[in-house]
Amino acid sequence: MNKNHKEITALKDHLAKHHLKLTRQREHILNAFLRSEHVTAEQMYRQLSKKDPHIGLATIYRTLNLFCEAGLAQARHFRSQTQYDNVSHKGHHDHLICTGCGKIVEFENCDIERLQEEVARRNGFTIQTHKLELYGLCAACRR
Amino acid sequence: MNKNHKEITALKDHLAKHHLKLTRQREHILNAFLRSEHVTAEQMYRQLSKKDPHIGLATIYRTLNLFCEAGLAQARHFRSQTQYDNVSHKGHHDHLICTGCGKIVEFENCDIERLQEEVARRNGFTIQTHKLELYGLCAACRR
DNA sequence: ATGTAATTGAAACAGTGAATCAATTTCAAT
DNA sequence: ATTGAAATTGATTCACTGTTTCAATTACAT
Repeated sequence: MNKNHKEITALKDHLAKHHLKLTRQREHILNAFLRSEHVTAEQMYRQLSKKDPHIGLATIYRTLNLFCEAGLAQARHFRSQTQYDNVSHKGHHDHLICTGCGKIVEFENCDIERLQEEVARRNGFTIQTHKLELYGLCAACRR
Repeated sequence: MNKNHKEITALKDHLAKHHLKLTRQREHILNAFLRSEHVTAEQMYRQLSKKDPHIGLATIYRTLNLFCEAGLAQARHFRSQTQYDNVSHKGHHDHLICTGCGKIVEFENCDIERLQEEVARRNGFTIQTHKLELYGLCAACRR
């Protein structure tokens, strides 16, 4: 239990720094969020609304946005919905997204990352993070 | 006039092949669409609703989706809205974004694109489009 | 223990895009 | 050129996603 201690303290730091409070709801949502790689607010709502003390959908939205501000999550728009990606889960994986069926494949490519660094250096930038999404058709949808 | 002849005939081909009709509205929307790199339905509506014979918003949506099916446009979700990209303006630019001052530098890198194709092929995907954003500090903000 | 500032949940609201349907328009076949 | 079936249009309604509102509740510094 609690290899997620790092993320929990990261959230507590953010809360303290901004005069926000650690609530039962925020803890529950964080625990559920850290277990998944990426979720929508609806998915998380269906998952958590079964539990004993009900958590409202508005709170889910607010909390996932809070996670984004705290750097724990990253929002990504896909097919009229917002996916909240777990930043700690991705050692640095990017996404292949099928525009047909919505399937998402995660990948990691060191060569691409090296070239990104090179592009940044040539332009006087130092990279903090990046987002790479490849959209196309998977084998099943291409037929 | 009409260096866009290629796109116009591409649309006519698609219409004929699917027993669809070439209407005044579709011609107007196509002309406006080919002039821009990427638009939302709302932008196009504001642009075209000034014109003499009014074009309804529903028609804009339907027609932009038609362009996607005909291969002239590609839909992309961005900040809760759908951007319709003009495929014929395919000079693909990626972005370096300074998290300090917000400066955006556009770049293009063939080597990265080649590696993207390779990743996609290994996963059975064929790429239609991609989005690459590098976030970091520019030279001025790093001091 | 207390006061106040933040949080919650239900409901109302707002924005985007799709579906409906009667009236209109295209276009192929006369 | 006329006709008629099929496609299209646009106003409206509808569905879905996400945010805002607000009274009641809760966390937490004092």
